[in-house]
Amino acid sequence: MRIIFMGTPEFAAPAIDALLAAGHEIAAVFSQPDKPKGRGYSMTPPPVKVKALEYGIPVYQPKSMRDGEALKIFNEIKPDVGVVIAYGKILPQEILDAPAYGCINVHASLLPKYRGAAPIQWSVIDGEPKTGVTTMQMDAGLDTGDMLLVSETDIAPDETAGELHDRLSAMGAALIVKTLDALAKGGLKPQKQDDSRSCYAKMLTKELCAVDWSRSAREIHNQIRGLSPWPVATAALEGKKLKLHRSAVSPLDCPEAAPGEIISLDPLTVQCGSGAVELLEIQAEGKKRMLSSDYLRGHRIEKGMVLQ
RNA sequence: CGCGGGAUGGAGCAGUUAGGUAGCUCGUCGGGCUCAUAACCCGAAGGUCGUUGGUUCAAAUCCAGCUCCCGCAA
Repeated sequence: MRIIFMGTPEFAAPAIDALLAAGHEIAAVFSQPDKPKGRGYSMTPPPVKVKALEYGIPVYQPKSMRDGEALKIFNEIKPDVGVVIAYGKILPQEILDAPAYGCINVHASLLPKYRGAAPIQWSVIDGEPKTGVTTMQMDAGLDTGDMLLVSETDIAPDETAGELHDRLSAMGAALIVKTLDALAKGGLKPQKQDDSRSCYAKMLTKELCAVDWSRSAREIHNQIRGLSPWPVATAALEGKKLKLHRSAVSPLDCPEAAPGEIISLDPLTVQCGSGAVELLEIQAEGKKRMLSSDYLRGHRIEKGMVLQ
């Protein structure tokens, strides 16, 4: 099929490889404008743009899809279908209707659950046992279109959002290819979403990062793995900020210890409101992430110290 | 030129403010103790202190340039 691809972050990039490998034609790519990022605020192109340019596909980065310019491009290219994966912009109806088969979205959750911006992370933070990717026929709402195909997977108990992201990204790439094949053959049965079972996955913010040690070990563990590798759960020790990259629920539990108190150094274990978590990989300010056992070698940390 | 921290044996750190024998906690190797051990004791190897240049009798330490890493902010 002749495709216009709309996407921005790393999550969407593998789909370009998969679609081309399956013999589809990507006539144009829409991506968010380059943004100043990182130290020095150097202008950084989004990953989807980088991938598209590797294949020599023309890339458009309009500020808005509503000013008529985008529609003009669609009308010139006359795509069979629009494929949207984490583009980050709301598409107006005129764009949704422009391709012959409309626009199809790949969403990283089992819809109708976890509509919105950060479905992968919230699935992990909420401790969901399974998730998946869903393709849908886009409509004007936010992730409310009729579902086409679904691909499910279990979330491992210690899996981080980053690891799950990579798996779902690959699954999404495979699923969009499958969806387009079925679409071409006319074998798809769109299913309405059950809005009563829907929930939204809000954008992640730094406010979610600070660990509240009075919560349960399971909740804190889920928070840590759900926020890894970004924006990363944090705690403070001796007035210095620590990032918490990887954890595990500990078999230990010292109810007499205060929440946040270090109750073991091997492995580094912190008491929570109920239960305790092992902090396996941490990162101090100005340092790289490292195993907590490495961190302990160079810092005088003792049992009884309390994390805030 | 957005702001800031950092680079020291295999790992993590101290030492840099007031230049003058390379230190700590581990790891590794050898030996000992032990029924045994990730425990304990003794010993050893391993570093041109990120890189280039400057100041100096003398630079990990002071000065300048460069490379790489990280935090904030987006």
